[in-house]
Amino acid sequence: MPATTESVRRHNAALVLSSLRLRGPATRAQLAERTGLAKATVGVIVADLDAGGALSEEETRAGARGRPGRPVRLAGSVHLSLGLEINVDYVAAVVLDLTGAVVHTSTLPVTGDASSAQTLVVRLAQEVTERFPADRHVLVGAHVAVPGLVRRTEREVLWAPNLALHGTRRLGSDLLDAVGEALTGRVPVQISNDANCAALAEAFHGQARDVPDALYLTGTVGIGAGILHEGRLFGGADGFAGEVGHMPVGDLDAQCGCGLRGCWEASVGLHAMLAAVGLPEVGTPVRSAEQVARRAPDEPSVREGLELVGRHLGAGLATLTQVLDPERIVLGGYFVPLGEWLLEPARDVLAERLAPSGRRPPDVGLSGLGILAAATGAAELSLREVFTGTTPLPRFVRDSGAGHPGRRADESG
Amino acid sequence: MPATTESVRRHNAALVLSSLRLRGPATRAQLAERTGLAKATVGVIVADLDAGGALSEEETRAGARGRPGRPVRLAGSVHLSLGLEINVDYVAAVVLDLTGAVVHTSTLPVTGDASSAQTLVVRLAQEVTERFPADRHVLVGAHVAVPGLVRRTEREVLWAPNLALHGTRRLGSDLLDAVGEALTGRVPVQISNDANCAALAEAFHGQARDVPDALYLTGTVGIGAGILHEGRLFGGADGFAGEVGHMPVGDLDAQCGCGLRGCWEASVGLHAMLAAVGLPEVGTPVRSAEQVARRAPDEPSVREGLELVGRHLGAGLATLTQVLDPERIVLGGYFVPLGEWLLEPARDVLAERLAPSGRRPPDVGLSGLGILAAATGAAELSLREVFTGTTPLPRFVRDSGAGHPGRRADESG
DNA sequence: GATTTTAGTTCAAGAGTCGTACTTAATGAG
DNA sequence: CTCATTAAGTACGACTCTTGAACTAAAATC
Repeated sequence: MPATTESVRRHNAALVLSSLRLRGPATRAQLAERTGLAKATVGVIVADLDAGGALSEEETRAGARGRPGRPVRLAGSVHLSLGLEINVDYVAAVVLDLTGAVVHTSTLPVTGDASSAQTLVVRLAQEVTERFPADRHVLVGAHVAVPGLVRRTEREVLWAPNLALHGTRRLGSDLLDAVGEALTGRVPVQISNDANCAALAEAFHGQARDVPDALYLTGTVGIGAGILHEGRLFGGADGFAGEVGHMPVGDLDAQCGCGLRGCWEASVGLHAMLAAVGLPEVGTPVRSAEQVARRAPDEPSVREGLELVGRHLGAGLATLTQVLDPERIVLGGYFVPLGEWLLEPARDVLAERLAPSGRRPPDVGLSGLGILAAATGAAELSLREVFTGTTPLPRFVRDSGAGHPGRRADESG
Repeated sequence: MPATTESVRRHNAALVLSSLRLRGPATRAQLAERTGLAKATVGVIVADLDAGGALSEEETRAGARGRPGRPVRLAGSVHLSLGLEINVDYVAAVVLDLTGAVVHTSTLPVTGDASSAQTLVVRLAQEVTERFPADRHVLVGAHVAVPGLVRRTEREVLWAPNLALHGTRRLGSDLLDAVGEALTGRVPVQISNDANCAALAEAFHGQARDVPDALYLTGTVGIGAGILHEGRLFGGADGFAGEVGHMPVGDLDAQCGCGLRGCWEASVGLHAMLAAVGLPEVGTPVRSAEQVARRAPDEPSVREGLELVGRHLGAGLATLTQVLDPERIVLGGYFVPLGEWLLEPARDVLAERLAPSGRRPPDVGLSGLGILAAATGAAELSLREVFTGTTPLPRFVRDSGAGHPGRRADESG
């Protein structure tokens, strides 16, 4: 908690790094301009990061007056961030480099029980260890996304009903220990909520832009929201925040599966949508929605039903926007295949309801990440720590002949 | 944005200050223990703060083995923080000292139009200037709470319909310039949303003390919410979060003053409540509510109207709870005098709507801070900046005979 | 080929924290 | 009463970090 001169360096180095990520390659002079740091300072920081393997220098490009600068860019392929997801029916792994580019993905279906999911996620971690050996790469962090309540220490899972593990209290430690072992202790492993991860991935990986205040809305049978505020999960007092499916919004007479009337879910959940268009459920929510999307061009009644659902969707988004004021809203789940028909009425209602206050409505867009969303967000979490200066970027020292190749640079510990 | 060694000092000094506020007086050795700083560092920081007039040394208390320490405490009465509120029917001022103690309060009713409210709030500021002259006190900050949308820059009011000022775009600058002048430029003045301020006041001085996740709902002509998450204000992307008055909740056909239908405000705002009970507006919102409260015991139709408003209130609280999951909800404004009739139906609906998810409903209670809530929170806002290290604590140099007594210590500029 | 212009580095100064050694002021044992 | 013990607070040198000014480097322009 106390600050030292080293925290200053970490902060300013993070400033340089995130400027490079958000605004692209730049010369030292440009970086000084962008960050507000003195030229001399930028010189030292860049030299430092370069020695650590985080940067690569581009060709010096002349053309203008004066001495041409040597632009530096974030080095891909040296510093990597690992994100894993363990879920009910699949596990996934995503590896990102410092620029946020996806350098590796892998998914496996879970067929057996929940403990086999744990085995599979460990296998994915081993795969990553082998594919990115420590003598050529350095991991900046690893996060595991879990569909359950995660305590702030990020080491303990409180509640994971859908994983149906008996020892949920111990799930955190056991899982993390196993994954950590698979990574041969190269980096500490943390655990996070999957909705938070998905929100993070969608919010600033979809458009490659950093959006600290965003809302991720997933539509399946139920409706759930991941709320990002200043880049962090908004959990509420008990971690139940974002359970927006049962807000009284939309058709207030609609009967909800929970027993109440007027829940938002009863107007925009999968079953409400299918009832509105008069089509049956087939397979997964996304498959059902794809079937509806195929019918929509030819059948006016389907389009009318979707328009109604879209307007109810917009009403709920307006409510959420008034309360949370996000900069961007990303729709996932079954909303994605139906975006063409849902987005316009939803945006109309949203704009309509925000108009009197003169507020700019948030962007509303569709998720493009599919099954990799949570794992991508998990990987992004570790990157964030580097780009915000929470964690120093680990140095990668090229092994100059002697010494163990797999040893991490840790002379500073 | 760049960090320097001075930001380190600011941060660590804030660490010492907030330790003193939150955990009480302490010796330098205890402060070192509490904050994690080195003894030597604490010594320098305490000497610095002491020279600036922020601390006072207590009697050295012996009793244990070893050299006894000299505990220091936050000095009252030197550093002060000013909070002002400008509202439709009243203006208020609160002055807090560094410890958070209230050292001055003042309110005035607004009888004329909105521009006279501005005049009155300036008068309150002048009163404070005279009562706390610059040769004996130093202002750490001043905030004005306004019932309207305030952009994050805290200098611009986007929308303040109920103040009915024509030049709302300029309200921010004009008001702040006038108040700044009344304070003879002793401190920069900032502007904030009134519900946010009231929420902060509840968190430090009222019903939500020690509750990190709470919601404050103020009812006047409009409805506004202040959201506390992990003890901090939740602002949203632009600082507009909590503008819940125009959520589509309650009677969806009700015509709202903003031009839309179905706004929550049109079901539970002051005018909606008065229409529901069939009584006229008299004086201020609180006075109107008091009049209604006097009639309620004898007139069943009034009770019925209040019951309906209470149920609409509960529906909105349910929505907010689903989204935010607060541990406690505090109602202010005109809700306070009518608590006896509104709370029960509101709690009923809230419990009803939360039952299926098995969630424990949040406590719903009434604010006890009354008319001073927002002003108190506004004053608290400036204190927060000091205690978080956002702003350095201004130094107060005792005038040693020569020089202008009213001059601020600004040798560091 | 000299001049101008811009990029990047070197250097000394200034501000911070920290650990160690030292001084100070109390208690307690003999 | 004297002296050891214990803990609080301070002085000081070592170290880290940023910064502005001076300086060097490399291109275009005249």
